[in-house]
Amino acid sequence: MPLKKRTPSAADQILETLEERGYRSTAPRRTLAAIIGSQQRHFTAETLRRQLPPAIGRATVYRTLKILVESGVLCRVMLEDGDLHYQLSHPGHHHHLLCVHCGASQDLTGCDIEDVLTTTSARHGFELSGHWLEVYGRCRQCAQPTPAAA
Amino acid sequence: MPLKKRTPSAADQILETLEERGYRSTAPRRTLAAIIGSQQRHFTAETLRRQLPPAIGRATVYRTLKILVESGVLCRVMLEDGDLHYQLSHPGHHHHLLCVHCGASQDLTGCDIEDVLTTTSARHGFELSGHWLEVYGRCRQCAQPTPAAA
DNA sequence: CCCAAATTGAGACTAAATATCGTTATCTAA
DNA sequence: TTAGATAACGATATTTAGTCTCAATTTGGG
Repeated sequence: MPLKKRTPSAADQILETLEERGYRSTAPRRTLAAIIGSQQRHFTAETLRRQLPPAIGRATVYRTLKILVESGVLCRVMLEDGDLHYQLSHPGHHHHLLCVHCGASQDLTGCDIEDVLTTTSARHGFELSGHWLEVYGRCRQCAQPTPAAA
Repeated sequence: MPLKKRTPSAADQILETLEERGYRSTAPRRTLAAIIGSQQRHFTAETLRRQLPPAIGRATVYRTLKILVESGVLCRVMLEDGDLHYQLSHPGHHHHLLCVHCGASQDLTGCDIEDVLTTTSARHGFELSGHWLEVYGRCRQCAQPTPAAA
């Protein structure tokens, strides 16, 4: 059976992005990429660190997270309680629907928030430069009263 | 000259709210109320503390801020750099236009964000429960190139 | 292979905030 | 008006999240 050309893993994509940006490929970064690529939910710097071999220093974790956010690989999401989390990002500016129950996250598309804000701000004499929006709720699954109640 | 019935000061209003909610009237709280009422801009717990007599403990400052937010007297605003600030709140749910230059803040009114979000979330199968929005920009004054350049 | 530059990890340090706990102040009800 | 239950206080220790420094190591181009 011939080798199949696989879709590159999330970890591979992370490493590739770093390389494109001129960052060196190092063992710690490969480990980080693998663990980050395996996250199913948004995570904090510290929960991430607990999943890493202790040989990887705190500074490296924070440094790498910063690089990955700057590179657009990760984005930061603010939870309702003020906790800062990270998650794999999709390209372009967008917002998130965060499920407060299971932690799932969806990109908020088909939403013309930007336009509304620009218009409204202008009416107040404000020259818009940026904004921060997080939306909390329950995803379809978690909103179901009970899975098989009928 | 007869005594005039004055508009209650911000400090008075804060104390009144606390009393209504069953909190005791204490010397530290009266001091806090006075200083908070005198703030012209949003402020952090620590900058507030620096304006207080050192006899007032850190725990009291944080405890009181929490109570005041729960009571609707203060609201929390998140700055672009992630700093958490507080400011006197106006009733009802609303958002803020924050001037990144002078720190002024305006309530964002005439904005149907809520509706847009509810509709869009529903389209994603989400049951909306809350959101966090901050808008950054420059206020009319700070957006002026130079005050008297002509 | 060599070496300049990038990267790393240990650990000191900072800042914001919470937790603990013995003491003090408030307010109600007698 | 005073007693006493308890709310509130402040000192201090602790936690949490993150930054900074710096000597040692690793990387990758030449």
